[in-house]
Amino acid sequence: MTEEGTLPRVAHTGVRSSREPVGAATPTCRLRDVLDRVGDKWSVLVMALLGDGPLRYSELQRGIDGISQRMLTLTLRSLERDGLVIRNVTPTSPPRVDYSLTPVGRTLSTEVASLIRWADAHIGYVAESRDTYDQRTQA
Amino acid sequence: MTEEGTLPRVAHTGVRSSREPVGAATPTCRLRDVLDRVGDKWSVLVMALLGDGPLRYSELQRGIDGISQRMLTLTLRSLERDGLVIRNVTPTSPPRVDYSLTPVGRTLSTEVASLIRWADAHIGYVAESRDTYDQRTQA
DNA sequence: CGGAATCCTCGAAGATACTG
DNA sequence: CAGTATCTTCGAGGATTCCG
Repeated sequence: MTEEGTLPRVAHTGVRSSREPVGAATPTCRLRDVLDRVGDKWSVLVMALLGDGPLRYSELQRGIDGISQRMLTLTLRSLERDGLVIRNVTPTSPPRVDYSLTPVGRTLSTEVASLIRWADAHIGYVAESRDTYDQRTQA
Repeated sequence: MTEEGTLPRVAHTGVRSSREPVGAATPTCRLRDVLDRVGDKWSVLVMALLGDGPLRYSELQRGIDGISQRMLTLTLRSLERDGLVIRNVTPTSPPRVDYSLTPVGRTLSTEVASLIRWADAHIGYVAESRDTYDQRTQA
């Protein structure tokens, strides 16, 4: 339903059958685009926050340390464009805008949460690794 | 063992107890650093490829479409620095260098594989969403 | 083969100011 | 409150060259 018989030439979990380049610039292989979105610093944080329920624009801004209005808006727009986030305007005065996840967005926020849990669990290991690496190489 | 009683102020899967900023620039909160690495375009692809087993430098270069020597080297260095990838030099002539995952690296590559599977599964949905969004807004 | 070093560009992203 | 618009910087990353 998504695309017709274009099997994505991408590394999947197990043994890769072919040795074609990952993320080759074939017309149908937009996988890099999607991964870039997922990998985006702000997107990840927004998805994580919205995973706990809808939030207003200002709540997101306060919830994400160091994000500028511009970047928050851009991030929300592209997430909305990708069908991951819904923008809900309540035309009061002043207007109230809530952001929530779409069903597909929720599945992504699950992945993101898993990723954050990984990072959380291995923060110490990574820090130690960096220290020992730096000490070895600075010599 | 990692750090003493510094509970990471990060969004976890379920309900967040506090409303502190995600990724606040506290000294101990290096989570953003780790997430940035995870989110890095090239790192993700390298981890995905190495998830299927060790590869040589040139194999990685051929395996990742569009990566420059510089970026491949930088990516591998920082992954090595983070304790996720091991660099193995066989001092033949010409030298042979293999890269493989550390145990912790393998756990990350699992996460990455999951992410790629997500992207793969929803590539079509995202593409459609973008199309309809663009049509609505271009008016 | 597997890099390191250098130069340079170009676009992501911050700062600022204004608005419905 | 929830943005948009504009200007500007700054550093990630590509291209190129050289090396053990």
